[in-house]
Amino acid sequence: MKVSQKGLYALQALMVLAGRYRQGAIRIRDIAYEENLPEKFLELILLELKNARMVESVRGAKGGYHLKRPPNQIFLSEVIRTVDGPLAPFADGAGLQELIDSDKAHRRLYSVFMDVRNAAAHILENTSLADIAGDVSPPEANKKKHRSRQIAEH
Amino acid sequence: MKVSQKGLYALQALMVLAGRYRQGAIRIRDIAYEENLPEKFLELILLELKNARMVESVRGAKGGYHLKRPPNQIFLSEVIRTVDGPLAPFADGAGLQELIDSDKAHRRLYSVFMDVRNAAAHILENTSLADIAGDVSPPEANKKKHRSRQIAEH
DNA sequence: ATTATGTCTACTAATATGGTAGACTATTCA
DNA sequence: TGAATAGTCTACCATATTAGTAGACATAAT
Repeated sequence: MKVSQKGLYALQALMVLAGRYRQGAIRIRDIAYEENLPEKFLELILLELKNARMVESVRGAKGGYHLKRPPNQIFLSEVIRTVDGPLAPFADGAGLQELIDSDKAHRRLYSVFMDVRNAAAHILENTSLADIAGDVSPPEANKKKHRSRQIAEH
Repeated sequence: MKVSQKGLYALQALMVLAGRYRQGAIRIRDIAYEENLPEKFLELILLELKNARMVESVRGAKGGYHLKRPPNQIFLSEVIRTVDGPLAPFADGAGLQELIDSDKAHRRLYSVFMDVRNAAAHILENTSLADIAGDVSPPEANKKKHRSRQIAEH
């Protein structure tokens, strides 16, 4: 899996919307300004996120975007799969399984790829916007939980 | 991290060389034939692997390629980094650390990327050509150890 | 010398990435 | 009702990456 610039922009935009959850529609322009993203490009990204049912839009004056679900119900895996494709380092989960089952000579190689995919999925499917949004405190002690770290360390 | 077609070819070629370790130089043509890879493309890939000191070449008639180190001392991480770049899903390890240290607002996002990178690195830095080469038995019981699975399951 | 092989440089076609431009549509508010 | 405001949609565009191919050249074996 590779996260593109576009994927990063999507995550940044969603973090802004998460920080203002239940505060009404936020304009594309405001998101772009706050995160310093190219406005027209962000338009396309938000459209994609809308089609993927992560955000909703309000048209016309006083319009804008807001999250369709609470921040703790939107996971990084969903965002990355939507804008950057499968989490697997090669093909996708189903494709890898196919290869593992059919290609005896390379079974073990593809199994390693699958292991990598599973490790990434495990982290990203358990980290939500709520876990990363909000410009909160430095690392120091465990004042606030950090989901992905917890998993990585278990 | 994304493994390209080229990265897969590199791994396939190295698996062939691992299977014939200490059997002298193997011709590009033979590797290409055995794994059904485009011969001219494979040339370039092997050159790259030679520059990265994973293989050595013998020129002229009776020439070919062989591994420079035993199969259990060439890890998938090294191969993938050589042909497909950093294991991190965004930027590379050092770049991510920089971002974590400097960009307060997105620290937690970049930390998740770092976690994903570390998970991938953990698997790939502990799986060698010896672990995946050889067209050996089906999964069934644990007749033979499988390094990457062991790690993924610990 | 001839043949077999790796080396090197240059090209290419197709696709992905990271955008920009502008017309169009829907909504608010005076 | 008609500006003004904001999202929607289609079409471009430049550049980089991917996945190769072609061919001349260098080196070694026989």
